[in-house]
Amino acid sequence: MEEQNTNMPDKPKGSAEIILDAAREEFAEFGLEGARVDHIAARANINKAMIYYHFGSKEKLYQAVIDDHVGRIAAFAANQNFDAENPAVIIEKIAEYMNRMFAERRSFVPIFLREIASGGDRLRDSFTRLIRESGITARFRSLIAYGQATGQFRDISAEHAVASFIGMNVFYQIAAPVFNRVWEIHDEEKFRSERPKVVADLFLHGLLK
Amino acid sequence: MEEQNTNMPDKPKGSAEIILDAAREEFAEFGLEGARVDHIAARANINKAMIYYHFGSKEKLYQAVIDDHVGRIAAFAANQNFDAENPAVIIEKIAEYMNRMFAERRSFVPIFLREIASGGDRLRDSFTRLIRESGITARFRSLIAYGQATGQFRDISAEHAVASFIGMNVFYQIAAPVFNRVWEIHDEEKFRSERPKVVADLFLHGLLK
DNA sequence: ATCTCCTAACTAACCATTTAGTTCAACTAT
DNA sequence: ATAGTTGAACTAAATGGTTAGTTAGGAGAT
Repeated sequence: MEEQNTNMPDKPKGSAEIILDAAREEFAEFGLEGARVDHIAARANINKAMIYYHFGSKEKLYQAVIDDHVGRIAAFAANQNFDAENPAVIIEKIAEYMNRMFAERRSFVPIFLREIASGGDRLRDSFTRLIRESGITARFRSLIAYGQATGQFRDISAEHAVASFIGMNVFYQIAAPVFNRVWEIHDEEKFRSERPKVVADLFLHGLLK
Repeated sequence: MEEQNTNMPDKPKGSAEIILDAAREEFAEFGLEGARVDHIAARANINKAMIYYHFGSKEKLYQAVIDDHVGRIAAFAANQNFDAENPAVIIEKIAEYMNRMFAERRSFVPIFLREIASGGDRLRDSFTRLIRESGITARFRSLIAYGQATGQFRDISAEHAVASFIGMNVFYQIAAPVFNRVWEIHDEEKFRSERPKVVADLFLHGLLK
């Protein structure tokens, strides 16, 4: 029986959500081991015991942050429409989707990196489900198969193609702080916004005969 | 005044080096915050105080591990010969170089990821120097410029091209544990060894008119 | 006798987790 | 209405295990 108080401009956040917001930032900045429960409490302006009351342990809070991230990314993916006649259009749509996904959930990037660094155990399952359900893998496979059947595309394994395509899209999002310095990119936002089109174009031409 | 005892089959490692070996593994597995100095001492079969005797602090030991990694990668890069007439050959050589670099220093991958996750501060300088000195950036820029001047290549910014090329090469090396599961790659070593050729081919065709 | 390499045993601080108790709003029986 | 009951949300202050870093000293070579 949830009531919407129409006087409230923003719905008031419960303390669990406030904690989650604080934890998201703390974990993104310092990682699971580097994060301090006291800091999260301080950020959230809340008593430390409340964290244990709501989440049970530091580890469980961390998992809750990850689940929340993956859930939102999944919701975002579900809203996406990758249907199109033209392979070029689909490829560009997917590139744009990845770009926006990272742009909108930047605090997920460091968590993602550190998780992969420690073997990916905490992500493998939820991430696999997320990607399967989004239908991107299927879409991609049929895209390549169709292109090859119609003789437009060269003979390239779908798996290698995706690994390359994802890498092209994702690498800069991840490595920007170092890449910018090495390659003297001064206007990061501009470069970032140019990427999807350039990547889609390069990839498509790479596939074509 | 380093002496080489010719009787010894393998040159005996000094304790500093033994510590460094142990630290490399511990830090790769758990990161700076997650690593335990006592574990490093145990791995090295050495008293904990020796670590402080030789390295001063956990943080300095960590930095020593990074410097050692970057130094060896730099040495490896210096041995590489990227000279070739044919753009296709150069591209493939660079792809193969990246592949081997990651294969031979896999314990650097998690360290690299976690460093980038925390802003890249500890890497930016040494890494920039490494890449500059290896001459790869210059080689790449002139490669693209030459290809465009001779009319073989389409008009693509060198920076975007590299970001894409590195991403294609590096992504799988990094994300294999999750990627394999999502895309059902069962023979990781095979897939890994196929990558450089496939990547170089895809990239080259992407550039060509 | 002094320098290098090494050890066992310590300590001080840190930090996740617990505990014991408080507040307050909603519900219930009188 | 009112006193009593409950349970969820909350707090201040421990507790105690862990962990980076220290110390005081010993063996062996030069």
